[in-house]
Amino acid sequence: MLDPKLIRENPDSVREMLENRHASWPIDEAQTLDGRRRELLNEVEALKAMRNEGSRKVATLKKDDPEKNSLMEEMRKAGVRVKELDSELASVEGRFESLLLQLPNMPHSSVPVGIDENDNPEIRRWGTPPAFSFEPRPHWEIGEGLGIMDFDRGTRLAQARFTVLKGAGARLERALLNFMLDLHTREHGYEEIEPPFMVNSATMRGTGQLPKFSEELYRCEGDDLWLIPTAEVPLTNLRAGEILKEEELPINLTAYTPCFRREAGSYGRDVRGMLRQHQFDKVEMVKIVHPDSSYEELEKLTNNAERVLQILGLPYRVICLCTGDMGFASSKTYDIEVWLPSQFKYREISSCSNCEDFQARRMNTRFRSRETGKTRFVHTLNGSGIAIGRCLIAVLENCQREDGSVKIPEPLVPYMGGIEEIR
RNA sequence: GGAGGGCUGGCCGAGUGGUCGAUGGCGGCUGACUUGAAAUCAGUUGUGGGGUGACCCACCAGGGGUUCGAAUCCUCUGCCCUCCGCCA
Repeated sequence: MLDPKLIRENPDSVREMLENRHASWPIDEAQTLDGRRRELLNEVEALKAMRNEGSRKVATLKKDDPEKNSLMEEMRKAGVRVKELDSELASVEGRFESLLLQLPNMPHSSVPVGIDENDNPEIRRWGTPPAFSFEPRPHWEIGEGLGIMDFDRGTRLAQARFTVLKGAGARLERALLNFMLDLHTREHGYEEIEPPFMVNSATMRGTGQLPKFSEELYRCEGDDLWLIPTAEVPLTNLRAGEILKEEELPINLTAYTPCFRREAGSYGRDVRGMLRQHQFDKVEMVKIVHPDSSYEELEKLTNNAERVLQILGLPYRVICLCTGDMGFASSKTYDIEVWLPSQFKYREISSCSNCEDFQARRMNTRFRSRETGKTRFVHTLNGSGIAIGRCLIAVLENCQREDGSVKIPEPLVPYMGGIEEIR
């Protein structure tokens, strides 16, 4: 959520943002509502001040004072009018608030203006895509060949876009997530969290999934609970509604969780294999930080995610999402894309964002400045550290051998119980 | 699922119709004493909104109601806790 003052005082910056994001939002209606809101506020507050004063006077008048009854009658009428104005105010504020919740975040000045993913500049590359003396197979062929992936039974148990991992495949999934959690907790200074995998509507609103993106979420019938699409939701909301001590910042959190996404609107994309699933595992990193240092923290966060791929020896590149391709809540996002030999291209495996105070406003997470004694909104960041399923795919494809076996990257071997290859 | 108890400021906890935004304690901040610290003493200390400003308004889980006036009375909803039942 943006500061409502921005719409009042600098509407042109909001218009520019909407244009750059190719988003539409009724800014004129919002301005009208905001104006009406302040008009009503002034009127009803003056009336309430008058009523409060009158009521105080009633208490001081004697029982038989003739002024008392007329004053009470006058205040009663004022009360009726207050009720009318209050209800109109509530409706205006409600509409204004619901508009505000649908307005995307302002991109940072360093974010390139662009239309879509074709305008995302590459920031850096790491590693060299492996050269194969044979035609590299896609992960589903490798996985099925080794008997570690079962797509048919996944579909039978649930639906399309669900996969069963077996034996060394399941073990590899577990090895990857343990390896990542160890790395972030031991070397990058994150605290490990085991959050709820279901959260309520207020929590979903806090990070921006609601009210706008409910069609992407799985909802639990009969309860105000939703399955999390990412651990960003419970981790970022962990301190919602709190006033933090400045010296608590930065707060670095990491968690392994499954993620659940309906993938509405992606029909026909990546239907083969387990690149795009309704349920996938992910290790997530979240930072709750001082507003003055959030962009330094974004670089650190991105580096922390890159480190996973570096240790595993998987080639990747980092791109900066342009204004037209950025997420709703983000001010700046770096995507990390890993090399997939079978597709001969880089595919997203991590997304690292600085949301500035956009989520903090929705969650009402603040800290008290030691200097001024005033409260300020924190800045929140999130990044995949990294998507486990896609990482497993990348390992299978990049480490495959001509005979269909897969060499386990050396740092993962201890996590695989000493297994050096899957065959 | 059944029965009961609760929800008040950063935290704990008073408050059952009229200066109550709320006694008190803890914590925080400022000052005094001290070489410094601790202890002690004094003062101070909620959040948000509106107005150039003196100032005004709102907030005691949330909604609705009664009243001139509600933290306080009525009502609905949510959540938390305890006991019983069931259960990994």
